[in-house]
Amino acid sequence: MAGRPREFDPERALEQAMEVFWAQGYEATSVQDLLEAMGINRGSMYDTFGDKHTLFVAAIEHYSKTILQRVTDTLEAPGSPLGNVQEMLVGWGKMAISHRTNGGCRGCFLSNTVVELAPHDPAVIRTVRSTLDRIEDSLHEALVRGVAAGELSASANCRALARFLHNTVQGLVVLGKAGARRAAVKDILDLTFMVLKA
Amino acid sequence: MAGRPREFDPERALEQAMEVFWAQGYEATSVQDLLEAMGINRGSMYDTFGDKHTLFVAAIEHYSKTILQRVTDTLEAPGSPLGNVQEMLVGWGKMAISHRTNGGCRGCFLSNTVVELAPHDPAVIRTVRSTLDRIEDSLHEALVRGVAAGELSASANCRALARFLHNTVQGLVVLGKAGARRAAVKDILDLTFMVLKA
DNA sequence: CCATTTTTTGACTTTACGTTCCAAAATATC
DNA sequence: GATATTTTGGAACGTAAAGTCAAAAAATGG
Repeated sequence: MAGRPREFDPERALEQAMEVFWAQGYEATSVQDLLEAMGINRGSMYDTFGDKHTLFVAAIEHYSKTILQRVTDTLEAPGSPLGNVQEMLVGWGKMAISHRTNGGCRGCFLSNTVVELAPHDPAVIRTVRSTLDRIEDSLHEALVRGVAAGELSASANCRALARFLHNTVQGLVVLGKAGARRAAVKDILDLTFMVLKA
Repeated sequence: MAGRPREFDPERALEQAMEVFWAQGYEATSVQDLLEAMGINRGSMYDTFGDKHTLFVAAIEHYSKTILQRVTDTLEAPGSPLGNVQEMLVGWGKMAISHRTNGGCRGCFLSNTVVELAPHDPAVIRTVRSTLDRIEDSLHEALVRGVAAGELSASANCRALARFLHNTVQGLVVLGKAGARRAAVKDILDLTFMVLKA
């Protein structure tokens, strides 16, 4: 004997909530903002997702899953491993300067969260940190494949390179939020790629 | 006929407030937190600094002044321009992993502010952006001096290099907040320096 | 067609925070 | 030493936001 069926798709609602948290951050987002974006009502939100903080965690986990999928899809594509790495960085550069609002962009939900919540939300930060580590690991594996394919010198320090590339990406995201232009992103990526060719 | 003199040093109080905003961010800092750190009481704070937001702007401006001073002091020191650039990056790397709390660090007050307030505080962001631009410009000038001193090829694109180095710095600060270790920072800086030597 | 179960709805409660205000205390000038 | 002026400390206010609840609505099973 089932009751009244849900009128909304929880998956879709979570995605909408994620967009708002991503664009505005945790503190700057009111529950009211979330409800309007999700198109549901207070009660439904609290029944389905617990509370604001739990919803935020769910949103971050959803983002992590999505982004890790895209990273591995790009890096593990057939063809040149090094080409894949470059493609991933270019994609991130585009993301860094897209979705402009007020001169800046929404950046990366993970780094936004690190910066906003690192000092006072250890639980969230553990999740974010683990995702960031896995991104670095994916880069590392791609670089190792690059060595195997002869695209990188056998003496290349793949761990160091992975850290370096990951660092470039995080920088881009912040500068994008600060209003960096496409030409700046191109300069940064071009010089970053020089290290891969050295 | 003057009245009772202030019992606190406004400059010092501003510095204390800056530390708290730096460590915790704008929203996560309550007026109560500020008062305790500044060692003054509500009335004095509102009389002297206006309100929380005005105090924050003053704190950011104070930080900007301090950091720009340090950057130019380092970059314009006598001796090798390129050596100065490297020293500045090393210093920033140290800052990125110091003041550890909850596994992460407090990072750079400017980038923290960009990430937290960019979407909804255009006034603050204008200030921050201008400071970031001036940091990049200082780097640019140092690199131009490096070319003049023959430490860099005459064909080097100094603007692109300045953007690249600035990007590395911003990345370090974010990764530091995410808990990066000293070895990772060293890897990143070593590879960044490779670009200067190319 | 009725009973039961679950969702929806929106108003209500509570709490926390920024800000204002005031009486008392303190000090420099006259 | 009296007075004017400012700081101080804390109480009080208004607001906004998070979270709760009970009644209405809708779908299934008998």
